[in-house]
Amino acid sequence: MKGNDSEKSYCYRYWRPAVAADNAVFRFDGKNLQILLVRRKNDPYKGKWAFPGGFMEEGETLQQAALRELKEETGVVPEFTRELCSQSDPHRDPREQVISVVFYSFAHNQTATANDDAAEAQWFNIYELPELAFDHAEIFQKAIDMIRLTIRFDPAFFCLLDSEFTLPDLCRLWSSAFNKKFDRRNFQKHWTTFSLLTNIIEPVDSPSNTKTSPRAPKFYKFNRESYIKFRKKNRFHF
Amino acid sequence: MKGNDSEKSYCYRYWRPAVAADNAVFRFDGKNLQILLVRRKNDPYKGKWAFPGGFMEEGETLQQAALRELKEETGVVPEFTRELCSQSDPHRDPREQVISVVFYSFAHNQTATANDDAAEAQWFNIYELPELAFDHAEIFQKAIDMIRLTIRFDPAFFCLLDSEFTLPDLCRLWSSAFNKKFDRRNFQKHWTTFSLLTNIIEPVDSPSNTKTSPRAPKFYKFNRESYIKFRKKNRFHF
DNA sequence: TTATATTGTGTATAAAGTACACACAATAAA
DNA sequence: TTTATTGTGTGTACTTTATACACAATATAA
Repeated sequence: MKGNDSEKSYCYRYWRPAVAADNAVFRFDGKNLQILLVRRKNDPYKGKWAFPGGFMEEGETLQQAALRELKEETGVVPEFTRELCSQSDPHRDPREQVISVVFYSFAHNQTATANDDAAEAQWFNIYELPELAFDHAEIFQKAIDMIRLTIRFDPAFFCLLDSEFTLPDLCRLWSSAFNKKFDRRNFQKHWTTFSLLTNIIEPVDSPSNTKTSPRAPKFYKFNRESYIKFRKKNRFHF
Repeated sequence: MKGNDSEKSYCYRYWRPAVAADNAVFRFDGKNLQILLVRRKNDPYKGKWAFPGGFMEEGETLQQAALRELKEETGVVPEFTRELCSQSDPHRDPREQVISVVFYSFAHNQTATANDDAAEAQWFNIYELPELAFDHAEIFQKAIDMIRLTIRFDPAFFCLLDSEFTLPDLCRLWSSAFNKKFDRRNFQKHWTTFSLLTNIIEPVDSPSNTKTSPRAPKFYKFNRESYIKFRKKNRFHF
C-alpha cells in the first residue's frame, strides 16, 4: 500500500472531486438523428455503453478535455460543440466522487472507430438506445430536451445537414428531433416564407448533390449571417 | 515549507482542478431586476464585486455547494435554482486552475447580509453593475441570455413576483428582463387570452394586496399545474 | 400504360401578434 | 369645482403565422 500511496503525487490542502468531461455527439443520417456511444472496456459498468469522455487534464478547458477524449476514443472531431450540463451526484460513480461536465456536439457524416478505453464505438438511432452506464440515460434526456428547445433558433443544427440540402431533408431532421411527423407542406411553406423575409435559407441554382428521387426536390443553402441578424432582431415577439 | 506541505493532506494519483460553485441570484423589486453581489474581502480581486460562491466540499452536489456558500455569505435562501454554465479557462483564477459551475437563482423579497468571506453583500439593478471580479461579467451575460430565453416558458419566473400579482407587474418584469418597453395593452391581452385557453393565470377575487394607484389593477395568481400541462402540450408548434 | 411515391404549389380558415384609439378612475394642481 | 396627469382596462383594425387539406408535377416501377 505504501508503493500505491507514493504514486499519489498530486496533493492539495482541501478535498477535490475528480473532474470528467463527457460528450453527447449527434449526427443525422438523412432519416434519423443518431448519437455516438462507446462500450466500456473497464469497470465500473464494464461492457455497458456510455458517452465518450474522460478526466480533465492540467492546462485545458473542460470543452478541450471533452473533445480530446472524444477524438482519442472514437476519432470523431465534431463541427460544433456546446455545454449541456454538469452532473455531480456524490454517488454517480461507484468508485469515488466524480463530477462530470457534459457537452453536446454535432458531427456530419463521420464514422467512428474505437480506440483507447473504448472497446467499441457505434452510432445509435436516438430512439433505439442500449442500456447506458452511470447517469448517462439522464444526460441523454437533457440532451434531447436541449435539442428540442434550441433547434428553433440555433444555426448550429445546419451542421447536421449537407451544405446544400432540401426542405424535405430539414423536415426529416425536425421529425427525428421531436419523434413526431410534421406536415411536410406547412413545414415547407414556413421555411420558404420565413426565407423570403429573412434570407436565412437561399435556393441553390445548380445543386451539386443530385439525389435520385421521384421528383427532384429543390436545394437550399444556409445563410448563417442572415440567421444571426434575424435572431438579434427578434429577441422577443408576442 | 515542510510545514506548509504537510498540510496538503489530500493526495491523488492524477492532477485535479479546484472546483467552485457560484450563484447568480436575481430578485425583482417591482420595477427592476436585481442581482446579488458580494464584495471580496480577500485577494485575488480584493475589493471587487463577485457572485457569491465558493469551493465544493466532499459529499455534496454542486448545487448544494452553491446554495451553501450563498447562505453562508449572504443569508439568502432562494426559492428556485438551476444550473447556468461552467467556466474552466485555465487562467480565470490567477492563483491556480479553478473551474466554476455557476447556478442562477430567484429569490423573492429577501435582504442580504454580509457574512464569512464577504465584506459586503448588496443587490444591484442588473443594468447598473459595478466592475466584477474574475470572469463574472461573462457569466452575467450568460445569465441574462438565459433569462431572456427561458422567461417565455419557465414557470420559475413567477417566483420573482408576489403570489398575487397584477399584469402591469408582470409587464414590468419582462420590460426589465429585456431592457425594453412593451406595449402594456398588448401584453395584457396576450396574457388574458393566453389564460383563457390555458388557465395559467387566474384572477383573484379579493386581492389581499391593495396598492394605492390611480386605478386599481386586477390581481392574478399563477397556476403552476396549468403551466406545466401547457408546456407539455406545446412542445412544438408551427 | 398505369400505379405509386415524392415533391411543389395553392386555398381556405383559424389563431395569434401588433399598432393604436379611447374610456375610466384616482390623484394632484389650478 | 374644474382641469390635467397617470395608470389601468377595453376595443378595433390590420398583419402575420399556423393548420388542414386539395391537387398538380415528376420520376420510378409494375
